[in-house]
Amino acid sequence: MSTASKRDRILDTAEALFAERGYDGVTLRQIALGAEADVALANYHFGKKLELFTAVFERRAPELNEARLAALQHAKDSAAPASPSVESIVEAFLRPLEIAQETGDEGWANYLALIAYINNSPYWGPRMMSELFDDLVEQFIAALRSALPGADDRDIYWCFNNLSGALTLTLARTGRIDRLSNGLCRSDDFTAAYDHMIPFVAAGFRALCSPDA
Amino acid sequence: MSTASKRDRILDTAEALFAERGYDGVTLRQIALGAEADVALANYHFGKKLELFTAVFERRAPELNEARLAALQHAKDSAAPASPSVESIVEAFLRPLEIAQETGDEGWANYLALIAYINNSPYWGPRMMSELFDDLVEQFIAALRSALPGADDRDIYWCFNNLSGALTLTLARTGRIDRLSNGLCRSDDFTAAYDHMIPFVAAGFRALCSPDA
DNA sequence: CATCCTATTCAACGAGCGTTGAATACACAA
DNA sequence: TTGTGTATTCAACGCTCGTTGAATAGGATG
Repeated sequence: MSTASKRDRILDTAEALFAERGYDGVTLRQIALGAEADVALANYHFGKKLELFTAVFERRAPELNEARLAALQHAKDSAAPASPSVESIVEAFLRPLEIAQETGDEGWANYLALIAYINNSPYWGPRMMSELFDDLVEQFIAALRSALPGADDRDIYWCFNNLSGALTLTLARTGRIDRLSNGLCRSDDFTAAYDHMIPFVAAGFRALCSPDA
Repeated sequence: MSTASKRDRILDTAEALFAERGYDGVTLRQIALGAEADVALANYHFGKKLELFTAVFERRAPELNEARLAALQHAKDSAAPASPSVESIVEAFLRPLEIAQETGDEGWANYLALIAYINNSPYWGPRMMSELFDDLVEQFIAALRSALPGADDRDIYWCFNNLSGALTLTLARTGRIDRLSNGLCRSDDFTAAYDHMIPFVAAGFRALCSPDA
């Protein structure tokens, strides 16, 4: 049995199961079983099921936000005094995710799949995403605005929505691309995913948000 | 009370509720309540809960596939004997959705949100999407391959994945863009969504899948 | 040793779940 | 009218769910 504390193992197991089956698709007994703990222990540490869910959701958010913000700052510093390019901004938004996913810590990949579940859900999305991630997103939007002078704000938000969607499906790791491409591409190859997503998204932004276009 | 048959109202209500809360987040009693029918009636018409779920999923798929295929054929005919452009292929993939969503029939919008839920789910996605939509997607991939001569297949599949993700988040209608943009953009404005998605995606494809790039 | 606090388990509760078989309503044919 | 098949409701089943309060274990502190 794992060496982590039972409290942590409950969080880890809940993270993995919630990401795969959603909030209602997982029972506390399944989580307890996976964590090799009693079903009442989750309640002792976290309270009600919904509180466990939000505890999982909130656990890794600060570290993620810091990494992305640092990457954005680095992009700004490298380009100063000019504005950083759209590519470098998108890169700062995405690469920290890849780094987290490729640590070998399966927990990060599960966490990001949980974010995908929540972000794509009409029920959970608006009520949970804004609280933790809106500040960060606003800073990236502001950077994109500087990188695309004269662009209409509406266009920037729609383009960002396209980025967010492409990212969300990648985080969900559904394995559909594996089958579609006959194994040519793999859902869990995040490096390849971001290598393709960054120039794809940057080209899209430029096509829609360059006033001379 | 609505004029449709109770059987249809069960399908409609299940469609709306499954799309919002997912398979496990909806009870048969909630569906029965929404359809103003007894809880046992769903079982009479459709069998078990899972069979109702797949009945909802399969109901509108043929009509949707036909509309998209006809749009693709029309794009081919218009460009013949040349290959249709990437834009026109993406347009054929997306506009039939808009037409369905804007009919005023809320059911289509709910259905497409359900597709988004399933497609983004690691549990349901691979097991349900392929069966109904892989043939169609293969035809669009083939058309894109012709429109992008010399492109690496891997690149095409990754780009298509970006398209699929952007589309999925739009179909989910989570309302997040409404808040982010301070009401400047609305999740249910599908026309605006596709107006932005088509050139965005086309530019992305060309940036990654043009051999001279 | 006795005490205390935290972590964990045990046992059980009431509620809501999906499902079912029998009873009923209703339309239409004979 | 009687019969027949489909549509719908009724009542209830056994099960699993989230949650809880009391009991237990274990390590630190006195």
